Amino acid sequence: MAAAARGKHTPVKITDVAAEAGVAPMTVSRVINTPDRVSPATTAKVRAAIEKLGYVPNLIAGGLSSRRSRMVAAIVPTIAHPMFAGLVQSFTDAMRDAGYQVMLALSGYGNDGDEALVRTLLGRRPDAMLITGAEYTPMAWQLLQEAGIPIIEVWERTARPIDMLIGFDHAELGARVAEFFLAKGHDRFVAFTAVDSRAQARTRGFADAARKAGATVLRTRVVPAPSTIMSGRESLREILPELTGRTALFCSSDQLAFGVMTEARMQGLAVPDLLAVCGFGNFELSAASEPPFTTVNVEGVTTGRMAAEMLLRRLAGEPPRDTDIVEVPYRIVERAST
Amino acid sequence: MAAAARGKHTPVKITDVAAEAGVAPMTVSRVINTPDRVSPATTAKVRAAIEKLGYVPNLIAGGLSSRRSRMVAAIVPTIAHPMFAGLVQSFTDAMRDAGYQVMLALSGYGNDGDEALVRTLLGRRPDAMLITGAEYTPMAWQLLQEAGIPIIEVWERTARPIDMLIGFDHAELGARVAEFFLAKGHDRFVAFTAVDSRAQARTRGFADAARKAGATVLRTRVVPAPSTIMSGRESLREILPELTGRTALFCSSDQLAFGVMTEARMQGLAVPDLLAVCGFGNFELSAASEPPFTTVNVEGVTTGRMAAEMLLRRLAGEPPRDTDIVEVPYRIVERAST
DNA sequence: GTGAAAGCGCTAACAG
DNA sequence: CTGTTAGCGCTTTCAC
Repeated sequence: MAAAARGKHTPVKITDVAAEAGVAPMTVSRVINTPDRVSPATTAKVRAAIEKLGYVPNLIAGGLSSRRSRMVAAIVPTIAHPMFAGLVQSFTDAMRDAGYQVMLALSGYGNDGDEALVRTLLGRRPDAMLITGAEYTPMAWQLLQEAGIPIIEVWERTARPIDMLIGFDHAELGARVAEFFLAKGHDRFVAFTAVDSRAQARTRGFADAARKAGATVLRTRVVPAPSTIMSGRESLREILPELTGRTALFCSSDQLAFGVMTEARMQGLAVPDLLAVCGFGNFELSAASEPPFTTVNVEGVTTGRMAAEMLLRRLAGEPPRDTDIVEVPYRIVERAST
Repeated sequence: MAAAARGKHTPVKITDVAAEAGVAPMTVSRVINTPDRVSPATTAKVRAAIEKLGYVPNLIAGGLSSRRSRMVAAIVPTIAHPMFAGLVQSFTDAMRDAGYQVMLALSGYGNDGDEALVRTLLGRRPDAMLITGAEYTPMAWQLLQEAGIPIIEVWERTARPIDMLIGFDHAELGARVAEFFLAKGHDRFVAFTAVDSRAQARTRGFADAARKAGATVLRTRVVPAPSTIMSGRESLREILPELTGRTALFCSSDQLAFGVMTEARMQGLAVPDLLAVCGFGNFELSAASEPPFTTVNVEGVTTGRMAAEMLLRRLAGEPPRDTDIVEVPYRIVERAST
């Protein structure tokens, strides 16, 4: 072993194992990939040879030959957000269990459909792909389409899905939050929103629905990226002078909402009497806040698992179905802040 | 385009482009990989052909041939933790900029050196590897050693590094926290710790140092996984009866510490007079808490960036150096809770 | 600056 | 159940 360690890369290949075991390379391949088609005696010999030589099959070569890389690419904006962290985690776990490695690409907000990114990923010939729904350049869309692999878009219900999709309409979600507040008799609305396009879609839906119902939208504050607890606190301080009556506030993330809750407590603002707050995400922060605040639950972990299941089904050879476009259910989790 | 879309995988290959451009395949390869060695005229022809056919080079084939996959593997326990999320994010960004894709493997706590995981990853012939330092099985250690690729371990200073390392001694960090409290005159100590081995190492270092200095360690509470804000709150409630004097508390994560701070406020406990609190991580939560609490800053993002730099240096052909084993500086960030 | 030949290490397909 | 023959699509190497 120490001697072999000097050679770059493990030099042991399938022919070495075959020679050692006194069989053909193909038999070694079968022992590894389809063990049930090899006699127990041969299997034992080959396994011993593999063990002895420390053979690690070259999946690159296997992939080239079989035209299946056993890799899937995943594009998400970031993993610094619990929603995407949970999504990636559950997706990766599920794919790993099925024998697939995940190539993770972090696009940053707004570059999910970036052609260069899609190109390099596709160059690796992934067997499938997960993409955080976004606007694609026409070329990127075409590349994905022509790749001929199952693709699942998540989070956002796009107008023209490439293939499969699991997501929801962000503007519609915002509208639901507005309705929730309207039902409670609110007629003064404020929103704090991160700069990313989906957050802004939620806010737009929220404000539009409020206006449509005849309510006043006092303010829609766009928080500079990254939106943090601190920016929630700052935002509340900034609009404090305008907070003269019973007001409903929708924050595009639980981080912001948590900051608002903290600042409200420090300022002695009555929640929910003067200020009612709703976040987005249903992260631990929302329930652990004191008092806990109302938020919208979106299932990151479930989405990742479902996305994996849908892709694996296709990879197993099943044809497209009606259920390939799935609406992720979200729900408003009501707590003490509203 | 629509016609081609039916064929599985993009069927366009380098020979197609070569034929279209009227050159040899090798010339196409050069246009892509070493453009400066091709005449402008030829380059233009080839680029046009690539564009026209929508050619996406097969990096799998290229990797097999060149024996460089341009992929790096990264093993971390989870990305649901800001520390590792930041690490992975910065590492991925830096590697992407250098033309490398990251294969992410989430090991869960305690399986970082799992042989099966290492094997499948190595099978993909990554050009380099990042591992969250851990105990390896002898076989896994040997496999990594023999892989002949640059490997960097992060977070934990291991006794016998495989290759490069960037990390710190967790027990020593715990001892520093104890010293910090001792210097403030504390002589009653409590620790809340997550189940993972590194968290426990920190707690052990903390408790040992406290005892060595003659202080009393009232309690070392191990919090069931996952350690959350809520478990911090519960933990504090549980030890409340024992909190009869001025006490120093070290939490193995900012999550736990935040829960403690929240619960302390609810219970009307005087912080830091009755209970002094120190967290770990210096995440947003620690600064955004009201009052903000003392914590230990560890640079996840910096570590990821440095790890990438160190690996890239080796990949560029530079030989090992003395500085391949790096101590990550950490520091206690003092705030209102101590 | 460009091309031709010869693999990289594995597996599909077909024998036997 | 096992072996043989051909590649997979690219790049290395060596000519020219």
